[in-house]
Amino acid sequence: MKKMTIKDIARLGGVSITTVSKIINGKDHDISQATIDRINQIMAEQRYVPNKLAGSLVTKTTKTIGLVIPDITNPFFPELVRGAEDRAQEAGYSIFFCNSDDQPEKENQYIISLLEKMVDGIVFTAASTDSSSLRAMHHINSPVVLVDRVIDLEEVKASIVVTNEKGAYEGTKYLIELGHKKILHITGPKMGQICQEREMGYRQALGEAGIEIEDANVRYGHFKIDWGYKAMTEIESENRDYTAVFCGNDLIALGVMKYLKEKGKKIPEDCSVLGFDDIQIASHVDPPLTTIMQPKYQMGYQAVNVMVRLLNGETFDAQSKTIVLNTELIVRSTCSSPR
Amino acid sequence: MKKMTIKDIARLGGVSITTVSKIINGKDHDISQATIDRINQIMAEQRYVPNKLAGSLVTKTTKTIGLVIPDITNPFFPELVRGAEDRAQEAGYSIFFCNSDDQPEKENQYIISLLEKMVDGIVFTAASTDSSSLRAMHHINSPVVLVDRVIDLEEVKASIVVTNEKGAYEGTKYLIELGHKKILHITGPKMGQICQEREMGYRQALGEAGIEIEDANVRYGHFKIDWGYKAMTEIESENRDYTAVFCGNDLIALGVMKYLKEKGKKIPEDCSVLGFDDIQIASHVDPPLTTIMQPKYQMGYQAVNVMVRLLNGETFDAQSKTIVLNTELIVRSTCSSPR
DNA sequence: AAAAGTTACTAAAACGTTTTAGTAAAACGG
DNA sequence: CCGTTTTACTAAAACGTTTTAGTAACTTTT
Repeated sequence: MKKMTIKDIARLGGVSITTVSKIINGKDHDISQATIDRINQIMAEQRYVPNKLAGSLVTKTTKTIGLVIPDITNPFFPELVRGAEDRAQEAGYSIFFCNSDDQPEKENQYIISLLEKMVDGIVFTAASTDSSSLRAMHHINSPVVLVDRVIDLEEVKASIVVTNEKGAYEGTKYLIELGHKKILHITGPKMGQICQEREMGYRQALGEAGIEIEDANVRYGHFKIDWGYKAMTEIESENRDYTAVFCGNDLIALGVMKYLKEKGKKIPEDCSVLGFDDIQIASHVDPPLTTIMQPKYQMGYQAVNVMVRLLNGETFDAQSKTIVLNTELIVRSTCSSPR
Repeated sequence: MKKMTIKDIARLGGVSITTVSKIINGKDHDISQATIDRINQIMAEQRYVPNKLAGSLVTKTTKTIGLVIPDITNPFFPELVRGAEDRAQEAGYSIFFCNSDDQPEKENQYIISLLEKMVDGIVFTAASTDSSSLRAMHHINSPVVLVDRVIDLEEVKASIVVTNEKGAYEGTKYLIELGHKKILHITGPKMGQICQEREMGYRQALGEAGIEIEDANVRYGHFKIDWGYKAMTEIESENRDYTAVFCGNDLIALGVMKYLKEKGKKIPEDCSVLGFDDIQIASHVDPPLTTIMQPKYQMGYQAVNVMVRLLNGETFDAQSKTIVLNTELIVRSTCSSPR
């Protein structure tokens, strides 16, 4: 059987296309109940599915949002994506899903593709890219909501961020209160906005406690397990003294723990480890990782929530343009007083 | 500045819409190089982005695939989704991403939405649903590719499955060879296709080894951590004897390990634990989990790969309608001989 | 120099909707 | 029973493309 169109339904129902269209879209205050019922019945019988593409062409809205993240395989993102998808679904939007691997080239490719598909808006999560590819978004006319990053561009209508500095500050302070003085900070790319914020928090806590800050205690790399491991071997080879390590994220912490275990060091007795993110796995590793939690689900949920509000015509003043979500120290078992 | 259309470009270039369209789509064997260059230049200057919606309306193809999975937050899925997305991107398709939570109602809602958006095809992953909602797909005209499930419906053009039975057989056999005779099997929903397949493998291995199969050693629940924990408390309260437990998936295994650790039992000395899936976390828990790996990335990749081939007009005979991928036993540290 | 072929274009229909601006018929008010 | 309002519809334009079936203007062949 051939694909039904609104025209077929109209013919079958002996009414005009307009009438059918109105019924489909609930603008039926105009139409008699008898007709409504009859047409609905016919549509059900024929299993008619309206072609929203055609509709979108005239309404200039697709009920579609682009979501670009670096990599769903990074355990930070599933929850964020789920939050985004849940809110989208609630609001009647569909999500185009894109993994950019943080490659500006891929990002641009995706953005073009999304614009061609006429998405109503784009939610963009850039974990570590510098802003170059964001600048390229300069002439997008769809609204953009950023997660994890603030940039002042006209196109960027809102940003969702977390209290990176405060979280790092509190975490570091916690280590200091436990009695640590020699605290390494192994983190992501030096130029990354979030890294810098977390480093600020780390430095502030040390400063307040009157602990001298050694630059060599801070190591920049990338947010992966391998880097945590590698950084530790580097540090060890330098005979650097430490009793705790504050990691830029949980993945790095996992790498650090792996190293420590291999060298026969006890966690936390020989070395405390503090993570950032609270990814799912964090509570299941051994020992369970103490970390600074980010509200990942909320970040995704709020991101598309403001997107939806934007699309509904609400405007945000410069003030409320950036939404700040709270981090929280989750104490588990990888931190204790140094012996 | 207003939104450019092909008409504007045509006017600016002093050519017809047809000419511009041909250049956009590379069907320019007809057009002089001079014109091609000039129009391309104009399009670049104007930052013209063609409206693919309008195009899709006439070509009846959207270069869009729907992907519905139960829950991206379940660590089984990120890799699968990534595989799917990677293949889609390679082939020039975009992915509509949907989390059904295994709820038939949500599934149907998503499917309707996808059909309305005129997806070219749907890749469907149903972890534990019975086929009811799949039967509802009866009158879809877009092709459907199933992952993890075989169903004989006209609409279902292909299925991607793994060697569940063989994997479970090999895993169980491994435990038997280590000397285990009392092996529990804690698994997912009794009616789930994959559960049944894995149970078959388990039973076959026991049977071949001449070990009596006690039905009470098999426990059905759901594929979550909680269930693993709960099942163990149940079993313990029955004073049931066991030296190993083969879990329906890694999440259940995690729950089992949690229980064992809490009760002060050593893994694997007091009890061996065998998982299924090899989720990322499996190698990071303590002790690292021995498990039967599923090629998750490949499952996603192959699923959209056959989808793409289908959409390119290839047909598959009944034979090659189901693609079977191999599982593999990954030996880590949660299994040893019983003492 | 006429016929045939080639090159570089174009006009117009079609895709399946939504929306605007109606209108005929029925109901109502005086 | 005539004018007005209300009810229940409809015709046609518009959305931005792709595609089919051309056609002028050159170029080549004979």
